Amino acid sequence: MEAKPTRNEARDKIISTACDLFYRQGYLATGINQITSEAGVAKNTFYYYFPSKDALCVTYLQEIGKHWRRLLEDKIDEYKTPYDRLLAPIEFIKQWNHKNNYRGCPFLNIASEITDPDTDIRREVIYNRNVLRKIIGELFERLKNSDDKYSDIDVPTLTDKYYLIIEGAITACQNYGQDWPFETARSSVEENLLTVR
Amino acid sequence: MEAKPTRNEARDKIISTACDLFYRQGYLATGINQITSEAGVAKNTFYYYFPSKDALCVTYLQEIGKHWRRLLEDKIDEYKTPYDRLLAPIEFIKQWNHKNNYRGCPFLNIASEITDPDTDIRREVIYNRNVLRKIIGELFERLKNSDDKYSDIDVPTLTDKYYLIIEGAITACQNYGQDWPFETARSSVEENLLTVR
Amino acid sequence: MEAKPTRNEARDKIISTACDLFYRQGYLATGINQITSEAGVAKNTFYYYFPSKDALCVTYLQEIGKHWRRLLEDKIDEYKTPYDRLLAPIEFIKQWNHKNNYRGCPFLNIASEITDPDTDIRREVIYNRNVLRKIIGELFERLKNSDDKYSDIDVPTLTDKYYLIIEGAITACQNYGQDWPFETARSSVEENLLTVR
Amino acid sequence: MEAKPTRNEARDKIISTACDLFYRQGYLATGINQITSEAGVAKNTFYYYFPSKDALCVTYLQEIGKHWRRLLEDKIDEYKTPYDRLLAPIEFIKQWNHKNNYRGCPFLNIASEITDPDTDIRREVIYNRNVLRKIIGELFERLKNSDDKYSDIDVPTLTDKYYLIIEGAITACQNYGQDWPFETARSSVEENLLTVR
DNA sequence: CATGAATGAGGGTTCATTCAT
DNA sequence: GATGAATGAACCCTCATTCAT
Repeated sequence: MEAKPTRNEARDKIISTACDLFYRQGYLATGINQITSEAGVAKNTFYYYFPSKDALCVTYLQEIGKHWRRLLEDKIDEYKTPYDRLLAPIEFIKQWNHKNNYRGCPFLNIASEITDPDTDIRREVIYNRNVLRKIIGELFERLKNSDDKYSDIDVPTLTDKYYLIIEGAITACQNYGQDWPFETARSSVEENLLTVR
Repeated sequence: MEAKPTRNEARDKIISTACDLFYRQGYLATGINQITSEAGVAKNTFYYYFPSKDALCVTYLQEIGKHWRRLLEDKIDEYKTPYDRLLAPIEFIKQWNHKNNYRGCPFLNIASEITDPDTDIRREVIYNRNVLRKIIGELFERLKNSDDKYSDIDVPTLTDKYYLIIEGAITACQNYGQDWPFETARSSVEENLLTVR
Repeated sequence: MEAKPTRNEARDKIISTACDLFYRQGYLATGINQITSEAGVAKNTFYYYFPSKDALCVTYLQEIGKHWRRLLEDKIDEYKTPYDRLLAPIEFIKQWNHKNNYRGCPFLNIASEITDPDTDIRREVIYNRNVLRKIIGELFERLKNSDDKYSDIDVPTLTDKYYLIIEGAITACQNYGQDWPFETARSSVEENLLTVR
Repeated sequence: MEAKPTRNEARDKIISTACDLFYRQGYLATGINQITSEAGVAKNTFYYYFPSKDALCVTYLQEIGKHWRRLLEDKIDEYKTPYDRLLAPIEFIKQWNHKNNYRGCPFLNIASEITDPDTDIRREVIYNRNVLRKIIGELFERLKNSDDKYSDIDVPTLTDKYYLIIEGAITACQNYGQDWPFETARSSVEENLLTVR
């Protein structure tokens, strides 16, 4: 006998379609009509699974956030030394943007569209950023513990600085449609944050 | 005889209203109806002066860009030494965001909404960023020429690094609704970019 | 030269169509789509003239209220003696209902649909009822002053009693789809309110 | 062994929820979604028990009709003399409206929403009104037989007149959101219908 | 210069209902 | 008996834009 057919096929299709459209076109520029028609489901099938467009947006951010984190951690694990691993996030986000036509960060873009900070959508953005900062902090921590040369670094401070540089690179890359901001970011980290005097 | 009445009073009102609304609510979330009604002009008065909403957006970015640049240069001129002047942009943008409820940068926000890079709107964003980078470059240049201590700095590289840090601080400040990213940015510039070894 | 062409032709058509449909089908059962399509105007022409469906409803009640009052007063003026004039409202409303397929009173029907009493719609209903009661009161007053036989009647009390009987006749006529409640109402007024002991 | 669990628990919950919502919000303004969700049953559980929303409405009217009749007869039985019993309906309906925020009569309200007289819903309304009139007729009959003073009254005529006054009071009370119409109704009955000359 | 009037297309959301299981 | 899933049609309303005057 067959295993149960995939549950929530329609729901999954809605989410994946939304992930694509929200990221490529923006949240406000994408209508429910387009999502459902491209997902191949009736409009009300959408409202069966989601109470509102905003709720779908939250789900979209959660889904893309999980995906993004998995890819980021995979990329980090491609490297062995704590030093290389620390630089992996820059490499990862560079490649992400390159692949996605320099569309920038799904979370930052949404935050530009949804101006009210007191919303679940905006809270999801902050959550994602905290994840990123936590990962960076752990990478610094491991570097500090692995090499006497870095035993004196101030991890929280470096984490914040690194985080700012990444945010800046994402934004600059998106605006210029070029990769160089990530090269600059890497130089900045290597030469200015990690060079012990 | 009377002096000619102020020309383009209606046009000016439209622009100033748009500046306010586009920045506070976002571009897509702001309709022509709201702009004209809040500006107190007829809807067709708008279409007399602007061929489209997009065209108004370009004008909006130009106007706010000029305004922004003037304020930035004024802030720089508040400081005397090249060193302090170099840090002025961070201070200025910090205050701007603080005053504007952490709404972030008008240009970056628009770029998140308008996904097509091949538009006048997006080109206006790039122009503004080039202005910022040029100003930063000049500030570095002057620092280099004014103090032997900095005579060896690589201005273009430092400019890009500084620029990234500012972009990152703007974004982080917007997302967290807090001022600390600008303090971090300042530390990053002072301790990591300007500390000669 | 021609007189200015009729202004607001579209608006008038919308109102007259709404008057018809709201009365015949009910307020909630009538959609904007149907109104505009039957009025032969674009949907947005409606929103050019009215901020909302509720606002149209208020206008509808005002228009039908004016019309209704004019017809009522015309009917009253068909009669000469104060006694006959006093009975005219019953006659008028009976004929109105007969002509309108016993659809009842536009105002009372709306009040059954719009449950929130704190709305402009409901206030319009009350206004109409106050008009009716005022007219009845004046008819009683005139009867009292015209005939010694009625010199002792208590006008306000009789007005309220008369008003209740009319409301009841309207409702009963609507439910049964028959004219007899108005005959009963007339008997009630003649035999029980106007028969001096 | 356990007694059989209460049959049709879900059905009962649907009906009681509908009774509440249809009366408070109106029939058209209340959706199946709201009913099922507030009743805590699946939407299709509704369609298992009722073929349509209209059918539920009929059941609603029957249920509230039975309830209403029971309460009315209880109120009548609170009084001993035929005279007092005759006035009990007015008192009862006054209290009903007072308790229910002057929402008026469930039957009359429905009849305002459902314009087609040739429906089960509308027939249910008529049935309820016939019940009311029959009860009033019986009260008059008993009064007539119990007291020589009233031995000559014309019961059918008085019944219709009484009935109209009650309908009017219900409507007036609903529109004005006040109790006075029932006081007026009582006066009307006592002073004008029951005062033998 | 400026306005009132009008528009087609689409916004997000809810309607009562039905299907297969 | 009861459920999860899905639907087409319609809801009220707003979008950016254009016409004639």
